[in-house]
Amino acid sequence: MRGPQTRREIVGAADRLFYEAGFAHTSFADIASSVHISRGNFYYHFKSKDEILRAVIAHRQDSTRALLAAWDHAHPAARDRLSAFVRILSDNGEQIMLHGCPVGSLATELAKLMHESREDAVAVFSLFRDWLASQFSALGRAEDAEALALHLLMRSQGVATLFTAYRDKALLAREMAAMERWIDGAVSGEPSCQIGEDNRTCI
Amino acid sequence: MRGPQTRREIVGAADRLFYEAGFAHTSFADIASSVHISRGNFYYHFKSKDEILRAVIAHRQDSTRALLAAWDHAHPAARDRLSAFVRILSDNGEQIMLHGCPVGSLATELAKLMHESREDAVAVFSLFRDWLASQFSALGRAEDAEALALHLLMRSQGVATLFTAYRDKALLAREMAAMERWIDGAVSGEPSCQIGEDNRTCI
DNA sequence: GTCTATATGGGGATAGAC
DNA sequence: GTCTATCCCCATATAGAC
Repeated sequence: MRGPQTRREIVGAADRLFYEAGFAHTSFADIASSVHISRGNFYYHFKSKDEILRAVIAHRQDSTRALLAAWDHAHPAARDRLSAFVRILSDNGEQIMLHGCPVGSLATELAKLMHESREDAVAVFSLFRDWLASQFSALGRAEDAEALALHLLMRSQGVATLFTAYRDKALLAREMAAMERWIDGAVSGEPSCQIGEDNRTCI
Repeated sequence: MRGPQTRREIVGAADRLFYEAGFAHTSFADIASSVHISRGNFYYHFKSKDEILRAVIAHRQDSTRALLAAWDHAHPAARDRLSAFVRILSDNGEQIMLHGCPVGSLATELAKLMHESREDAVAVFSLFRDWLASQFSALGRAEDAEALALHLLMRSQGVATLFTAYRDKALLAREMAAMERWIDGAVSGEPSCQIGEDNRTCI
């Protein structure tokens, strides 16, 4: 009756190793030894590397939904929810510094591998994107909520990449503060928020 | 007397494959067959995978210096040079869509691998960063040129990552236009450009 | 300089005992 | 459900002929 538990442990270990070392560089032996089971036992639970990748991505989608629901519960105000999103950069600062953003780095790696699960990995991005768009809509920017959400997502990815490269905490703090100011400008309709002709968006 | 030529072809093929498929996923056989030489011959030129990685990174540094020098020559005005930087996103759009940014994706992959050449890969970022800072200095923002350069670099990385994920050309065009507007605001000291207390920077 | 042939290890995957 | 034993391929790397 310890099967389901072992399966969960495998997914957890694979999730962590795929993030820390990358999908291509993580072997079955790495995962198995991390969970303290034999390689043979591993194949009882997952028949291929692609199968465990699918399980890891599904688990990340569930985790992300749970995280967003927790933010919804903890922060009744949409503006505070956007700050919660910005704070993931510092909350996970040490991990991002060493391994990058789990969502962005997996999506890019699977793109290079032309892996069939690439779109499922991108779906984790979309969970954040849709949730961010909902907050901008609630703050009176329903018309371009999608573009604003993608802009904020874009910034978090850029900051994560540069923080991984330079490991500079001042850079992280500065850009997080700039993200907060940008959000304030966007939701208050300040002149700092310009609108283009065809593509409505904020600077 | 064809040795140097073969070596250059190996570096070129490895450069392309490390970018397209990733460092960990590229094998010697992939590189050798791409250059139409045998695996054995390969070892006459490079004794290990790390050695060819070092050669590829050195080559990328040279290419980047040449690119920046070409931009300097083609665009006498610093503002136009910044636009040239922004345009690499669309100039290399198809490649970025399929494989991400060569600089950012290699830096993140080597971070995950805890590879000794990680810092050399990051040095390519620094070539752009220093060059961008020079342009902002020339445009009257010498005091926070470094922060502005990193902000623009951050945006290009974020846009590249999201474009690789979503493959949405409207997103690319919209964010490139926003980068241009941000540059205009930064160099003209518009109210869209705010200054923080400790960390001077633009939104 | 370039080749073929080969040594050696690691990684994905299977068979079958317990 | 978990293990050991094993197969097979691929990848790095070397030896030596041409």
